[in-house]
Amino acid sequence: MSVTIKDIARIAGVSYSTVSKALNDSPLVKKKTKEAILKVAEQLGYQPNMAAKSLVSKKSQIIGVAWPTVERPAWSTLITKINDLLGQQAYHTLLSINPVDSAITIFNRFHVDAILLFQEESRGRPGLPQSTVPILCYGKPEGQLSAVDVNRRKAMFAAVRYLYERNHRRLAYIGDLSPNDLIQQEKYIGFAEAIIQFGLPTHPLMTMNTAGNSADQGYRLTKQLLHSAYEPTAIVSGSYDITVGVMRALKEEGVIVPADLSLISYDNIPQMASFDVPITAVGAPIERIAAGIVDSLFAIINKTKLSPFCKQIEIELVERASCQPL
Amino acid sequence: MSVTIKDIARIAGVSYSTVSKALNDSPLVKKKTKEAILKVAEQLGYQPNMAAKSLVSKKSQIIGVAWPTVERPAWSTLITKINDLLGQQAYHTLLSINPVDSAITIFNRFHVDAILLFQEESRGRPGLPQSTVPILCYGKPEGQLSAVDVNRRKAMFAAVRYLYERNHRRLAYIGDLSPNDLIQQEKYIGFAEAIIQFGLPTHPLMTMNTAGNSADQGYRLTKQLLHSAYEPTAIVSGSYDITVGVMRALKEEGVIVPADLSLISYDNIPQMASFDVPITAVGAPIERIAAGIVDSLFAIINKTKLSPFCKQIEIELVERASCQPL
DNA sequence: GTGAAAGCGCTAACAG
DNA sequence: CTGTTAGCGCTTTCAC
Repeated sequence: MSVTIKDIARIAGVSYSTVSKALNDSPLVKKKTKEAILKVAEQLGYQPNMAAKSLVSKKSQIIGVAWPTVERPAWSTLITKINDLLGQQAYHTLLSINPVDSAITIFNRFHVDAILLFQEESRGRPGLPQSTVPILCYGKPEGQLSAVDVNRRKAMFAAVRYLYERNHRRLAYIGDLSPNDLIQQEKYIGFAEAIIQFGLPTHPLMTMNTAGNSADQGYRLTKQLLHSAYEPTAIVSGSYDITVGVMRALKEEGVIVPADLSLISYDNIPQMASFDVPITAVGAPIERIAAGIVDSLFAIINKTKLSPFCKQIEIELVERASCQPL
Repeated sequence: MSVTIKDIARIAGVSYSTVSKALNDSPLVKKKTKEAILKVAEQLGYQPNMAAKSLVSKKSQIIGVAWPTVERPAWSTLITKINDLLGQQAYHTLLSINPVDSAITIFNRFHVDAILLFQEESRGRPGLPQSTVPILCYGKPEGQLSAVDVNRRKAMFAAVRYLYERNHRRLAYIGDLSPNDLIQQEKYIGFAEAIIQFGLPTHPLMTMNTAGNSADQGYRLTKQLLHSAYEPTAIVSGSYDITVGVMRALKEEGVIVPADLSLISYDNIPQMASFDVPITAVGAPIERIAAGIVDSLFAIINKTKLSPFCKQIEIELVERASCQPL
């Protein structure tokens, strides 16, 4: 049996409500008493029982994170950042790797303060289970839930504009075009919109579908592109992983970036700087996404914003060395 | 406010203790009554309050997993398996990505039924915080805690014996030899023991230290090895990631596996079959590790085994196509 | 079979 | 300032 406030009360010779107050640093307790109580608690190795605490206070200081796929590097660093930020506010994150429905159910039973939903792709009809706990989506908004999202369309548009302003006209897009992945599609739409708006020429090999975010596909398609009749002056890559493959292929083929070919990639992450040629990239910096999510989490917990909202994270274009004007 | 057993009781026209019994499928309730209660609960969308439940029952049906590094693919599939297995026993897993100490503290406050500790490398002196909740280690045993561990030493020994029995005499080991990573060292020790026991010749380039488990290092060192004076007939790789690099280098250099060179790798995972040449590998299959961990978890929860134990997971050598007798 | 009542560890009025 | 008391939602004797 673990030690309770009653144990502390008995030993410190006070009532247990006084102990409760002392432990919560209430101003209603004399400093002397408080210190004495804290010392006893310390010595006994007291750990508050969250179950009891949350039962009465209706707060758990826990954010439940529905994390359908453990194996997703890009989100790993994001969740780490979020965890840190939340930690500073005395909140903790608990991840569930169960299917979304089951995760939501568990978190509801535990009365976490909010649920953060990471969504690969917005699911069809099924709809989520009822939830007393407020839910925030990251990825694609689901039903009537609040969400934070990155404006990927705008990001890709900016990438093309950047290239266009530097006199590039023949572009190629290498990315995931899977029909059921709305997130990836957004990127492509941004690319396509810009192509149209700037009146750039198109070509059958202009868009290459990696059908997934794998370096291998990026590698393969780049090779294919290089051996084709189409000679783009710049490549737009759909993700970090793909860029890894693209760069490997370019290197093998002896194509010099940016002298022979410019390359701009989606995913605004630090790793972009660690290629042989640091990659110019566009996207929302992970810190900003994390901050946006944490803010929104507090918003739904404290009901600052009421109706479902959708916070767009602004994107950034980070110039490095992989692009060069024509 | 969410619905409680009292709400159900009122609507079903029974006392709330009867509801509690019905919900827990107690034989003390008439079938008819039980069904009626269950139906009301269903309609109301009742969700039991775990806080209250665990407060009185001292059980939470939750296994806390201390997961210091989200970004570790090999463990991702393992945790997924464990989660599934536990799910079948009506247990749930909650991951914490905080530092071990803080994770243990939180899980204690929440009174999870057991904590599973994933450890990169056994830490030095600091010692873990007190825990009322039983803890199981995976990776390196820590202090007086029970643990489950893979016999990596034995695995590598078996790998060398396998090669030896097929008349290979000049071997090379490519793996992580970081002095502070006991897990990696175990592998090398197994290799070295076998070399000695079978009286195999040594060479300065026989062991190549990747200092980490990166494909890139595996790639680099393989190239280095190939351009050196030492001509091994077989390579022993320390991990899947390293093998990825080794294979890439071999391919680039036009070395045919297994005709020109045999290769055996640590890490008994399905991905080993997906190389151009399916890789013969040694190690504990992930399913067996998961099962061993779940068993041990129940053992410490139910106090089946009392004193700290250390369960060794047996290894397996899976023959595929990357080795060939000389 | 069913209900009444105690109590898990804690917070939050409300008295003193 | 400190103590008393009433629950939070639930399980579990113990009566009826």
